[in-house]
Amino acid sequence: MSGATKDTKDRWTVGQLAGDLGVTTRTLRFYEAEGLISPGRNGTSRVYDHRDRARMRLILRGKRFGMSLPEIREIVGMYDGAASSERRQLQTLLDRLGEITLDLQARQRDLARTLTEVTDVAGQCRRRLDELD
Amino acid sequence: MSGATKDTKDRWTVGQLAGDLGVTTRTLRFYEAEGLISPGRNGTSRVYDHRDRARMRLILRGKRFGMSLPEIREIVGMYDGAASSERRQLQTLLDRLGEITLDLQARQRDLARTLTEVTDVAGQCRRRLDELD
DNA sequence: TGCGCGATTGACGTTTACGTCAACGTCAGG
DNA sequence: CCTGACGTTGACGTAAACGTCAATCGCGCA
Repeated sequence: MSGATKDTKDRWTVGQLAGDLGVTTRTLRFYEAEGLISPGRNGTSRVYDHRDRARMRLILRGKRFGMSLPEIREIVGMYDGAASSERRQLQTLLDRLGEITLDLQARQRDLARTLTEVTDVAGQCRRRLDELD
Repeated sequence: MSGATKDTKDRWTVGQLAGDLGVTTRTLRFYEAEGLISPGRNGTSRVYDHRDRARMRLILRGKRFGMSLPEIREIVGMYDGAASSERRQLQTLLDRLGEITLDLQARQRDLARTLTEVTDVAGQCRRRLDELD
């Protein structure tokens, strides 16, 4: 081996990344077409790096609690915009981030309430089971 | 007025309930066809009561953080099952409620992480704005 | 009695988020 | 050299969650 540290891989094909993330290659290609990720290319083949992986984990996380792809695209796109040098743009971004935060907090409350209800029903089940003695 | 307390209404038509909840009548009818709610009838017209309203709020809350209609149907259906008298059924229900709780908690973590990330990006924006002085 | 409003069912259209299949290129192994 | 595994694009299919439109019905009222 020429280098010293080549133990941890840092580049992946669609198939590899898809397998790692538990999605299909179709999903990765679809997200790319939708502008959510833009992996590099080796000739015609896609090459994903750590940044792409991180982005994908963000995307999949968002999906799990009901964010749509357009919503997710907006948020992941902000990682790039946050390094801007234009005060106007940074301010707009910051305002939007405030709105998004409020939206996410609202979802958090809805989720918490539902969780409470589920816990309550479980409690009723247990009491009912106790009664049957 | 014959009664003494007739100030608060307790029965609604599709149009009224839809307006109150911010959905369309189509949505209410669709949910009924999918077995999520089963309002009463006045002749051929639907009549919704407090229980139906509460159920609808549950449903809409679940939707906001990404639950599918089949998932929601299962949960709202458990309100009825929790009054069962069969030990076997109650136990199965209780087990399932445990799984659901775990699922909801996982979503909660995903949401919290995303919220953290969004807050971080906002922080970067603010620092960037400070730098531009 | 006829008008309009709101209700009904039924059928077809639409958007989102992929699944699936076809046709093709490419590279390592036997 | 040929096969098989994996990659590519393009096109069409599909499930979920409604939207939209048509045809019809019943009810209060001027």
